[in-house]
Amino acid sequence: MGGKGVKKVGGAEKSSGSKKAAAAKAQKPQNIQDLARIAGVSAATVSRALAGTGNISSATREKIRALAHQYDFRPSNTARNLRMGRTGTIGVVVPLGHEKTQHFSDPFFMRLLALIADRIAERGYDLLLSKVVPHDPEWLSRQVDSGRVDGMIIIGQSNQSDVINSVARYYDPLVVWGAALDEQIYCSVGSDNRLGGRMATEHLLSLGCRKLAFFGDPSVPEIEQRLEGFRDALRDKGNGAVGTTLPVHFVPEQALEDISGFLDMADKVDGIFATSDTIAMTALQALLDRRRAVPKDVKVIGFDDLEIARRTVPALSSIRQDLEAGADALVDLLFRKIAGKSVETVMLKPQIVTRGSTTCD
Amino acid sequence: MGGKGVKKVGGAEKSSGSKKAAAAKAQKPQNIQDLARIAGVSAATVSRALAGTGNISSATREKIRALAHQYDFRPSNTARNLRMGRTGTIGVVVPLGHEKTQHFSDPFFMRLLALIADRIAERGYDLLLSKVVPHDPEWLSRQVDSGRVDGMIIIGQSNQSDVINSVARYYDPLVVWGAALDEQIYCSVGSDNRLGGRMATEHLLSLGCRKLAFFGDPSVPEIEQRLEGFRDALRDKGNGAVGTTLPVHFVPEQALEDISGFLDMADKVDGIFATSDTIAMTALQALLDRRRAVPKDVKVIGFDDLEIARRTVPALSSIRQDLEAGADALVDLLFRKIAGKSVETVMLKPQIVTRGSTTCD
DNA sequence: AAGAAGAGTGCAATCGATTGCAAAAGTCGA
DNA sequence: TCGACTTTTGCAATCGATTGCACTCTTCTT
Repeated sequence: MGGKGVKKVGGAEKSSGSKKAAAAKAQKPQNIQDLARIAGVSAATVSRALAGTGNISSATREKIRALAHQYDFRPSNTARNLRMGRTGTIGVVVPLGHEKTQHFSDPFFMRLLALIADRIAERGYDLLLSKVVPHDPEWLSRQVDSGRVDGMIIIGQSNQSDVINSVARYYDPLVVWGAALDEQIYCSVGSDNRLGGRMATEHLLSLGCRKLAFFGDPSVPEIEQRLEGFRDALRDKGNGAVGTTLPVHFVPEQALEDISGFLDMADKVDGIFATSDTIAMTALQALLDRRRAVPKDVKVIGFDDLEIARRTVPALSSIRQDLEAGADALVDLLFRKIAGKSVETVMLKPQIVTRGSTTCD
Repeated sequence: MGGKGVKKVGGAEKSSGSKKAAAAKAQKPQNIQDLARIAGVSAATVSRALAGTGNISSATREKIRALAHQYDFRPSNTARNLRMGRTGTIGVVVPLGHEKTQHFSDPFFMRLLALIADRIAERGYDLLLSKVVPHDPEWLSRQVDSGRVDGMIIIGQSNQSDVINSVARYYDPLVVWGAALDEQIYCSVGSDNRLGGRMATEHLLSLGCRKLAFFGDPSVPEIEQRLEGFRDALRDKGNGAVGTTLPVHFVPEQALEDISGFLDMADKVDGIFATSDTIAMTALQALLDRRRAVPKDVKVIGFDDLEIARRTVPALSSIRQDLEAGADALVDLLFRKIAGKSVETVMLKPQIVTRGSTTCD
């Protein structure tokens, strides 16, 4: 089982049978049959002892487990998967935006992917990554119909909730990282974006900002919800403060142009709610270029609370998405679905983290 | 094959044989035997036609492939792996530093992990992630001896090259991301760190810097090589310029303290070579806090050229490590090893990317 | 003491793809 | 047309773990 291709042949196998039996006595058991011979029981009993299934006496079980430990024997996961009708693999699909490579370097998604991979591995499952450009409506059904995975996690729904719905109608073990949407029939895990938007905006208002800018693309569902929270806070706590929205491209150079152009015209803006930490960093760049002091002249708050938010100048205030809890929930929910249990969409509570970009250090 | 556990029983299977044969005529074939029945050939012929192996007439092959396409049939990857004596899985091990969680959020490693996952999936393999704290010398042998993977990629060797060597002596399909070291017997892929260190330092010298600081921990092999390059450049191109080394902690808050304390004492420093972009960002923070203008008073260059290096204020000059080429090489080399071929360590050529942190925009 | 119920174990079939080797079919040359 | 050679195909064993069901042994109840 070392990926050496097929080395055993029918005829050779037969003629070397006695040699194999003798070898098994001196060497590490290669399969359950070998260990069963050493233990003086059947392979079925070894299987049961190691898997903890069925009726088996505790004396027999301990004896077999001790032998397995002594020989450092581990049953074949591949054989187990085949017998139990599963693949032992979880698919993770990352739908990319139209510019194929950009989304894939997003630090937020990179981190979420790593956390998911960690948790899947802890459950003894492998991960199969698929990066897809959602050009045709079959991008998801192609993945789930492959029979290659026992379940699927989608990182980001973009504008594809209809496609995801159509697959969720016949494929149950599917969970999505992203906002909870009205028409979705699939299960999702994501932050309460509306609340996060409200919190960010209230923070700026409470610090005296009167002219607020919202930086982000509302055609993305999560950003749309953050915009709703932005509007909620302006309406309820604004006291005459005004807000405006700037769609910002996710390519850094284009984002810098978008934001620079805006700041050249809106020189009175005193508060910026950037809907990701990366957009916030670009805003800091454009502000410094224009000699706008942060937080003195303009306060900036991001969203995500990435690791790098602490390392900017000034350090970013941000709405924190608890990615660890998110990854926990995604994987828990998925495995409950795989086990045939019922699950519910999870909405994570965002937290505000204040740093130097909105408050003086 | 939906992870529903075992639903077929010996007796029931026999009695429903005729029902299954009839159903196979109207429904999607569930295995090669079903498709063989439809095609009027044996399962062996179907297997050969779909796998492209053995002698098979082109007419028969095309016929079978057309049927497989028509029914959207895909052979069981699990069964194939079992028969071919492989797992279809590649292990990726991330040895963590002593503070367990920090290394795992490093944007550099997150990105490399994602790129590797992508390339492994493109080759039809699954990925099994292992995050390990190298407390005992068995951390790696435990992974490779598990029989759970067909090969292993280690992301980062830290001070563990002896452990890796001891495993590489008996386990061939193993490649490492990291510096090429003198005593290593394993195969590695990494940048020419010494050259990168030289390039960064020469850049600072060419811009007139006379008092240079090196920020990084030389007990890490890669950083040590960058330090050698730093010294090379000072010796060869220094013309009396002087350099000093500051070990910098990888926890952001501690790093900020390390760097701040240094800058408070070394107020004449005019060039900083930070051995990662994240350390460089922390240096920018500390410099701004002290009203040191970048690049006017102090020039700063990082290492890695992460995505976020473009979004800092000012944008970071950096030594670029081509992560895409690195991931390509790691995966290529590993699969060559799995196939029993000979391979050689790969050293990537770094490139310098100059931005606002060393040059005026 | 006898019968019933429960605990524990082993046999053989199963999961689904692959392939060595023998048999069948096809091709070519005398 | 026949024989030699090559190509193609099918059979059955294999990979290694799991488990339904029958059997044996042990324990409990009447």
